[in-house]
Amino acid sequence: MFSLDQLSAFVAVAEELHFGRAAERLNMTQPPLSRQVQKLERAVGARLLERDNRKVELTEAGQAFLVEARRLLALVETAGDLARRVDQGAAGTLRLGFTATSAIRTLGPLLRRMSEELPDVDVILHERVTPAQLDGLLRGELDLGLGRPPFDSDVLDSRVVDREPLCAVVPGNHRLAALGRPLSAGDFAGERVISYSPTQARYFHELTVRFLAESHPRIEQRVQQILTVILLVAAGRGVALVPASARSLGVEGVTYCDLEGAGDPVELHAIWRRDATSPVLRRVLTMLPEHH
Amino acid sequence: MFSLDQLSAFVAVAEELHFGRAAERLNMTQPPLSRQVQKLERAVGARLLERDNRKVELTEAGQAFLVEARRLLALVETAGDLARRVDQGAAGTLRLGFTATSAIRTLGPLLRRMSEELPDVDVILHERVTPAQLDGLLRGELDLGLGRPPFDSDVLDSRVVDREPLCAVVPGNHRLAALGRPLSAGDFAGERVISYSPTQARYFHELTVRFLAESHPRIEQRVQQILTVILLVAAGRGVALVPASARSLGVEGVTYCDLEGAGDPVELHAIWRRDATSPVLRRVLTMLPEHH
DNA sequence: AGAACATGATTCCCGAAAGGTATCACTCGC
DNA sequence: GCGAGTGATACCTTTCGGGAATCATGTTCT
Repeated sequence: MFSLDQLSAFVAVAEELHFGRAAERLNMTQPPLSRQVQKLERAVGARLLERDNRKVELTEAGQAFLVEARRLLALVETAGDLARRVDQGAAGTLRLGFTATSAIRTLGPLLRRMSEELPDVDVILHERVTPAQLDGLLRGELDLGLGRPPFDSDVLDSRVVDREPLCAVVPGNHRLAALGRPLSAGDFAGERVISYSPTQARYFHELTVRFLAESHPRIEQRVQQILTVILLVAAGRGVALVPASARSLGVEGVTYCDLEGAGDPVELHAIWRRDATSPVLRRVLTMLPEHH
Repeated sequence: MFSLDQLSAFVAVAEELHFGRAAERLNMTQPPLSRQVQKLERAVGARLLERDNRKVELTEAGQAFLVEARRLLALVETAGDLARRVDQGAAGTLRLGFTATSAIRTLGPLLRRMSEELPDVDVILHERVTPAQLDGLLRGELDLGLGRPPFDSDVLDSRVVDREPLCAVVPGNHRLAALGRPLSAGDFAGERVISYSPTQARYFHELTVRFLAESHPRIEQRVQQILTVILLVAAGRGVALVPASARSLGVEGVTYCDLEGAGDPVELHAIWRRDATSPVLRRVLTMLPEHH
């Protein structure tokens, strides 16, 4: 088999049609260049250059081989580049899980920035509730998730990427909507409260229960999606607690009220396998906002 | 820059995921294989294989690079093959000139045989009268011609590839058509004879003149193409001499008559530049019929 | 025609690089 | 905890590639 150096030598001679000049271009002397071309011809099994004491020209086999040789050398360049870029996370694939509400403040800006800074990274999006994301991460179906606590921190690593206050959402004509002041837990006494699934939306379930602990509200529903909660509120089925960014979902017929003391902030975490090796993942992690 | 050996080494390790087995497959020992992979990684500038004392696996960069490496090695094979096949005349292009009548007995079988034995040779056909073929050969526009003598044998080489008798063609209702015996030169006394251009169809012109020398016929036309001659005969404009194979042109309303002694045979020559180097040409020359 | 020049091939030498053997460092399974 | 297995390292030998000088041959200028 021939070597890449021999290919470069051949291409140089084929382009210069002169061993001396080709050797100069390759920063070497003429004798070893002649030998390399001879070796290449023996390896290929065909005469590529017709040469005598006064002229050098390509044979037909040489013309055909020159095309292939150039293609090969070009591929050598691109292969190295590609590997380097994948290694640095500038090319490749990121399988990204996210919850519906994480998209509002975090996913959009992230995707926008990635398409600018990492245009050769393919992002495959999976909208899933947090437990499904964790499952996907453990199974190796996802590289990165945007979800809510809690999760197993032995296998998974995480970072807070967004933190926002909790707020209340009530029907537009509800008495609480007219108060015009931050609501306290006591304001919810006797209200029907729409809350979250303790398994599929455990984080919001616990935030809700914790905030309203001493006011003994009537928990009426147990849904997974924040948007569903707000739609139920709009339908007059009760009131609920949601993250402040839910305002921008633009549901008609509801009013959002601040909470007194605001309770615990709502946290969004980026989550990934602690043993993950994906260069794209590492690169993307540097692009996520820092909190704490 | 990396070497092709390093690529083969990497591919072997990537496929075996085991340095020892990969080394065995490459007919070498493990230590130099490890070094080659290390060198490759340094040359590429990215870690391609994640390895420790008990497992070897591809990094993401390694996965991307493996694809390119396989493509490269495949191209190495095909590049060599291609050059070899071009060198042996099994691939490439043949620019072939021919005269209209040479197609009848020679061109067809040649093309059929080439498409069977040299399927990767592209044949570019140029129908030209002999002088135009000679011009094309000298200008380097043609690789091979099928034409009639004479031609400059200093620059051009040639071989007889077909030889056939001359015959007469007369209108179907002509008195000569009814004789039912081979015609002699004397039979043409007083006939209007359609003949050929002394420059563009010099060979047939001279054959005609030579055969009819002592019978003093009336030479009426001077055309280039044999088919034109026969059509003029069919139109009753005279009689003519044509190669025997012209019978298979299938022109209606004419009769073909053998000639006494048949005169000189009509020769068809394959003609090429004496200094031609085309491997396809040499290969094709071996496929042409031998005469003489 | 002869000398000077140009050009690719050949020869010989040296240093760099590749492969082999022996060994090390580390992990895992019993 | 020890032996088996695996990749890395050290060291040696061989091979291969590059450089200087020279050769062989054909061209050009006088």
